[in-house]
Amino acid sequence: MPKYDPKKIEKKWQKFWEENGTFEVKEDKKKKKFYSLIEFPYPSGEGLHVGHPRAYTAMDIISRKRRMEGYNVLYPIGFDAFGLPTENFAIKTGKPPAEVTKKNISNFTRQLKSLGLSFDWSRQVDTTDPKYYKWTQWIFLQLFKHGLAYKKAMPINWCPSCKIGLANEEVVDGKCERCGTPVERRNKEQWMLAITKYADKLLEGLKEVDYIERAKVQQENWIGRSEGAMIKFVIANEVKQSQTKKGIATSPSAPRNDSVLEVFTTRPDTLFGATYMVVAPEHELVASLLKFPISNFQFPNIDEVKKYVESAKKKSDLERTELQKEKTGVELKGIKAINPATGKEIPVWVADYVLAGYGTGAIMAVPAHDERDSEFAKKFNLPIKEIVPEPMEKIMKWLEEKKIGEKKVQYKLRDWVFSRQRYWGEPIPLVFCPACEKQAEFPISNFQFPNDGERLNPGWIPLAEEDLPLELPKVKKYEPTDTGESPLAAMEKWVKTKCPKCGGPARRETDTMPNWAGSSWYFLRYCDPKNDKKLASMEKLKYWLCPPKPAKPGEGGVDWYNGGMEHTVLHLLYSRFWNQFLFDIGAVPTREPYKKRTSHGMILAKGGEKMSKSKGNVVNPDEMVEKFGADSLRTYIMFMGPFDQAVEWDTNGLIGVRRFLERVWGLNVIASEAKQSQTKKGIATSPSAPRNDSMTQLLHQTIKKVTEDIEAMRFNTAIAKMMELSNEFSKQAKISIANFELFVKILSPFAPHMCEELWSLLGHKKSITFEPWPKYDPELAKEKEITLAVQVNGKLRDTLEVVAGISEEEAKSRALASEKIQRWLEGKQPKKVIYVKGKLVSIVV
RNA sequence: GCCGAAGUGGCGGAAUUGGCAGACGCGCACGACUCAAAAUCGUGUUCCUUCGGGAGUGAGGGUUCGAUUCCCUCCUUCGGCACCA
Repeated sequence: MPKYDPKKIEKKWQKFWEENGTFEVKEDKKKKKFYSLIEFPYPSGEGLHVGHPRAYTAMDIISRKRRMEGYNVLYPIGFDAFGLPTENFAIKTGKPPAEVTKKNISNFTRQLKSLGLSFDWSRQVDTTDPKYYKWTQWIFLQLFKHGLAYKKAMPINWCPSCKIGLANEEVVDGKCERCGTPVERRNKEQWMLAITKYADKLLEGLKEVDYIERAKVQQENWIGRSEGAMIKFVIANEVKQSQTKKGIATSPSAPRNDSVLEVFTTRPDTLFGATYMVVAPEHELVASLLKFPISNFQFPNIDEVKKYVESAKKKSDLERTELQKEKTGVELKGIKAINPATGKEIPVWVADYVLAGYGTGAIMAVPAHDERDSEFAKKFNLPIKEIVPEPMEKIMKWLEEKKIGEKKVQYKLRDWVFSRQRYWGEPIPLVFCPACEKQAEFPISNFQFPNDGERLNPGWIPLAEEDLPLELPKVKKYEPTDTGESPLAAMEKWVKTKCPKCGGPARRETDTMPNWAGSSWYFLRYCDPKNDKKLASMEKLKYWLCPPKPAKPGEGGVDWYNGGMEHTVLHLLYSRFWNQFLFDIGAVPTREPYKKRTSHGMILAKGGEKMSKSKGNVVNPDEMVEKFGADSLRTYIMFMGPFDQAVEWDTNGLIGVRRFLERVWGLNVIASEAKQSQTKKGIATSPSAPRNDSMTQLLHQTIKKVTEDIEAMRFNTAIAKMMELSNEFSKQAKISIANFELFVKILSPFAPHMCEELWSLLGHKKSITFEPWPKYDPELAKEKEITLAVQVNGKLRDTLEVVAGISEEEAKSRALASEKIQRWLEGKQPKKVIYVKGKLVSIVV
């Protein structure tokens, strides 16, 4: 028996798998399918982090088990390669991002292959490959044509360090999620995706999927649905009249409804208690009053209001929340609102505790029933009116009858800022045509726009689908400009183009898409990665995503998707949005992209800190594979602790796991010798397990535990049980081959290289990959002899070895007969004797 | 502030329809092998102890024959949200 030499074994089997295409799959209707998915990595220059193998090994173990259970398993891999780090590296070094990406991908590939992950490499995708992003652009065009993409000038979150606009989801505590720089507000024209139109569907869909509970809650909170009412408040007459006198109607930018202030409330039943109103500093009412000031008598504190609004605008989101303790505000003197319920005039204030971006940017304040309003009212001595809230139904009926208000559902979710002013992303396949814009302004009477995108965005014309992909041109400089334009804008040659519609001179959009674009649909491409007619064929999508007989239309999705918690509101939500949209236009067969979603915890450096290059505490997987072998690394990472919790790295633990594998390897000597001697004696040519010894019993208990624990992702306890078994095995002089083979099979998803080698040493010619997963014998897995605990007054005083089926009477009498127990009873009569089947006898004195 | 999860030996962690706390691994100690060391193997390892036992799962209380597990109050840590009307 040779020494355990992981370096040799692991290379050998990795080569074997690759040469035999062991993990490459084809659609096969005769077999049940299983689609397992990990979040494809961003190929950074630093290479693989030990966090990657944690998620990948977990799904690898599940995938390998499924293959042994007879499933046709799709376990694909790819690279999410657009993004800032590569671009920044290009800026620093002048190397083209495409080149850098290629190099990084090849390094990642080498590293991933060295871990023995059972990916189907033939289906590999790369989001920066024009053959891939052709379809990312195609999806964008569909969104555009269906009116879900629109360009809008709006204040965006601007990161002055990355020089990039950020989606709301990318701003954490008022800072850039990526670099931590406080974000500023900038007014920019941006492409937006109307994810809010899918708010209800996204919420509804959560009911049907099996996601880790935390992920569901986070998505629900992010979507933030609340039911309530829109209520109209009339602004008191004298103001309206005086404004009209000033001739506001002739001014195009004057507010249309200057006589009405509309609010959203979840508590219309407290309308009677509304004693004042508050508008956000950005509210159009304030802007219009400042633009068209009325006479000093009616609006005496114009300067004060101006000053307040100015200072509020200067504050970033970060400052606003930091200064949340004290509420500030200024009354808009000279105007009054009328509470439609009481008919009374109430004051209107401007204050930044009311957010411009939510609801209508204005509220009715009910200090008696709202903490914030109460705080504000107390500070500024505003009236507080106690009321008895009306029944919700009654008040809604009344509001609707009087045409004061109507039911309304409100969301926190905002539309998705989809433009990035960067080079290394998918070009947006639209051009701006001034001639077409003019036509759109004066469409003839029964003119119909070819699509909603052109109607909503006059002058913006989509490229023809046949002309995709619109490839990213090579540029000389990758720096974004301070004005916030993408480096593409400097390429006049590329920017100047012909309008695909009228043939006239037009200019290309120079913004690119955010990273989230390519990763929103990659799991679809894996089903049919080389298709150049469609993003993937419907037939293949159906095979991999739909259950054999869907109970409902649109049922299905990736069977099991594991990824990080940090992606629940970004990637997961965006991806669900795109998939739901693609389902609605008939491009994909399932409503939801993922049936089941689980999450892994982070791997921290020793001491509990995050691993980071600057702290120098990063563990390099290459080094661990080199020193201990991939099988040890895999098994250790799964053994570290509960899969969904953060764990600290400890190389000593890895040594312990290596010892375990060495011990298992050593067992084979005994087993193979046993085989020889058995075969010589002609006892067992076909190995069959002895049915009743205690080893077989422990083995079946282990099979049961490993089978169940893998499904529940309790990898740590599955490994612990296998360690226990191997400890017992090593105490035996002989192990039956049948038993040893069962053990090798259940260990193989964790340590696949070593188990392949053992399997072939046992004389098998085929890979262990498709060997049937062992079934445990429930009878054998049960304990035959059990230990009963005997307690006196709740304290353990003795234990009894008894047969499993012992009767209550016998257990009690044996417990009472025990010498130790008699001593504790001191001759007293027990008050009560309790028997818990198979567990204990409790005696109360 | 609100919501959620968690707190167990020297360390990572097991054990939950309430039933022998500390599985498994690390570390440590002792022993075997060795001239010696490493590796390996074996034994032990919650704490206290007068060796009878006693205490013990963040703290305090409660329910129970019996609580790491259930209930109440509090403390600490981590994660999420943070004026969302």
